[in-house]
Amino acid sequence: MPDFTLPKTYDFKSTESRIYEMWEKSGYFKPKNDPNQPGFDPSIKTFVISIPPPNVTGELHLGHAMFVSMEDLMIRYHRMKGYATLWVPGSDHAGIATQLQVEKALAKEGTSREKIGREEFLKRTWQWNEKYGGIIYQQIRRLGASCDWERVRFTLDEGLSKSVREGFVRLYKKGLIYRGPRLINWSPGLKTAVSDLEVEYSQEPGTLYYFKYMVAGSQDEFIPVATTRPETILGDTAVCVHPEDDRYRKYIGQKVIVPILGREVPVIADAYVEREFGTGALKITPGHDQNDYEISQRHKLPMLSIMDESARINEHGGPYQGLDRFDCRKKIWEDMRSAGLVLKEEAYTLTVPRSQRGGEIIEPMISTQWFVHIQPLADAALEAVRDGRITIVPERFTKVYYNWLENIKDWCISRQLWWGHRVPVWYAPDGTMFCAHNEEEATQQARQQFGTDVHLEQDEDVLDTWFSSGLWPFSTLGWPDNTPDLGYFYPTAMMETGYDILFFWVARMIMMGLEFTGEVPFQTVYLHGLIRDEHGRKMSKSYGNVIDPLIVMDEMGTDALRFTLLVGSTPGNDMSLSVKKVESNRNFANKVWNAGRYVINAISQAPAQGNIDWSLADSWIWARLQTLVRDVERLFQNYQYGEAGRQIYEFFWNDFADWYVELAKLQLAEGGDRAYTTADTLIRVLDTSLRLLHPFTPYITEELWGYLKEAAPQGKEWGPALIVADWPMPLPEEDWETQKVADFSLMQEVVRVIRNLRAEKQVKPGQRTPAI
RNA sequence: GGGCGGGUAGCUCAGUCGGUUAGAGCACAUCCCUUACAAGGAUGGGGUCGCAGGUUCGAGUCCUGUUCCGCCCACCA
Repeated sequence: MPDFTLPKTYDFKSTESRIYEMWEKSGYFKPKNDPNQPGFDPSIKTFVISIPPPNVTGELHLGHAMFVSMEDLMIRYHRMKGYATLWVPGSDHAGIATQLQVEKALAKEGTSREKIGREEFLKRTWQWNEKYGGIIYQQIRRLGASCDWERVRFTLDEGLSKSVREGFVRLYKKGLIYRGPRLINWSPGLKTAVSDLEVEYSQEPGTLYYFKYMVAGSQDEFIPVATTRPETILGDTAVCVHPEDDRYRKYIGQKVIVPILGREVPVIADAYVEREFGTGALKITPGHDQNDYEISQRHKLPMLSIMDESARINEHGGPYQGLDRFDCRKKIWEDMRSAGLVLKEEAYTLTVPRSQRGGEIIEPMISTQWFVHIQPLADAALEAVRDGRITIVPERFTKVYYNWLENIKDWCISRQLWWGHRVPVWYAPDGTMFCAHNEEEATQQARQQFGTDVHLEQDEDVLDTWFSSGLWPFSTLGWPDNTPDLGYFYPTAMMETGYDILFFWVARMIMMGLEFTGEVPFQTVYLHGLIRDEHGRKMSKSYGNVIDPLIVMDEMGTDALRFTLLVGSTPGNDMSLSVKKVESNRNFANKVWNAGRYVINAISQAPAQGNIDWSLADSWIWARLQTLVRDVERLFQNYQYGEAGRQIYEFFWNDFADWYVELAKLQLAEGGDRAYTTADTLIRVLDTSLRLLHPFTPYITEELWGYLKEAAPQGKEWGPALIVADWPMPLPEEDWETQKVADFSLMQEVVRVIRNLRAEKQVKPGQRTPAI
């Protein structure tokens, strides 16, 4: 006779690692139907998720905990429903983030990447990777993630690098990639280009400076101009007024004199100018302002760059050469004041472009970069959502997606970093470009043109990290090779991620998926919200309100954390999280444990044989359970995972533990068929509840289920583990259910009234027994 | 400037078919350490669902307007 006296409190610490190991060793994380194995059945339906790859050297935070919990829930649900489920894990090389970390470490040693050189730097970064790269995987495991660890991928792996080169070459050959000088966002600190998405605009107090643009050939005539950035005067190529502005119309076509430098530039007319703003006259700095750049293009004005890659004034800045842009701002304004060109200053709120990473002020600059001609890709990506091949949940983000793609600009994909996929283009000495999968291929091409002695140099730039992330759903399955995995598991089913990377990542995967595979990369996009603190504030280190999921798991268990994240959120909406919430769900886990403990112990002592004879309580709990199964199924179908979890919680605690288990004690005491039926009902209800709960709280349910199956009478086929047990099948509602629920509710009402009276009259327990 | 989300109990939030008396957790009050669970049990207090209209037999839920908060996008120097 086995011992079913379980500990009084659920000991998650010893349970979690043991259970996880059991799952992994038993191969439950691998798809049950594998195209690389004998006996493969292509007719079995798949459910595949590619994990949003965390930064390889990252540390687990609540955002990770959120998506891991959510995706594991989806995977476990589908696994139990019989799908061939595959969850592909992996990590991202995270170009800028990782490079910065290594550079920081180098700085501590008193050296720098420039000093040690590219090759040595990459070596160091790979070492860094080895050292810290595995940590995030261990942390994801702790969350209970049932991904197939034998299929783990890294964006800089040989396989994925091959995908990246293939993708680049294809786009290049199709004419969708080009290189050229354009006005881009430049990060002077990192000395690299960044994409539009990597720039954030913040409102900051500043000054609007009014000054005189003297008209050439005149002593005292001037056009008053206002600017927020006086240092850019050095790069002015025109002054622009509205074509119908009577104040300035007479100057159109004339020349004005650039302050300090004395260059002559034209006065041009463009309807872009707002007559009411400032002075109604706009200075044009095409080299350092997006709008001015566009106006210059329209008017065929020359480009003029006045800053170097550190945003210091260059040789075009005359006396200011070598000054930092902000020092120059002060200096030139002082000089202009001395020269009598200053009109006035006004307090003004600036819109300052700042780097999403690090927060330094971004400088728009003319620079030669690689771009993806994005319009054709965007059109296809729009169509895939419009015609329903891809569904976005919640639906409202569809509009956000359309709006972005409809106004998209070409994507700057080159970065002046070292850590990443190097642009697969080689140059002949005369600058001729050869785009190829590798140097050998490029050399072969070059030889046809330049003979055998040709020496090629590879482009120095690496690709935006999001370029490789954009290939993720299919590169991880083997693309461009036509692997069995790609054939069977692609397109994937679900892309689950935060709404904050809808543009960065989701849209790009859709564009590249359609372009390269001709198919959508996934059928559904599920966007979860961001996690905030208990007062709805962003979690940040400077606020000191960051909750560390690892500590929470240590103190209250993984199941409690998972349940909190899953049940506390609704699709697309931010959630606030507090330790108190996790505590209350830890309490729920303990409730499940103790109810399970009672049932397991009780059934091991109840009659193992008898006839079924349902009491009102038996019928009622069964009817309630069936309703629950139906509701959970409906809610899951609609991605209402949180609501489903709440309903299971309420059923388990209120209906099952508080009412049915209490009545079951009386029924078990009766013995005979009543006791047999009660035990049978206890087993069925607990079994089904554990199954429903398993995607939310996998550890405790697996542990209890193991005991339950041992304690239950022989005869039922249980299967090896809950993780691969069948999902409860919703049954159609039967006529008797409503009546039994109503009858039982009446009884509950009567009991409550009596208890209420006893409490109000302060009747001590056992003091009086009411006659009913 | 455009778009989106939110405003429901003291706090954090559910409420996705328009339908009994609007729910949960935490907090609060009273009683109870009854052999599943004190991380618990029982009972209770607490809401004009932001505001104003409208549709409807019936509105937290649908429509119009309005206000406050938050977010996203955008070229006003």
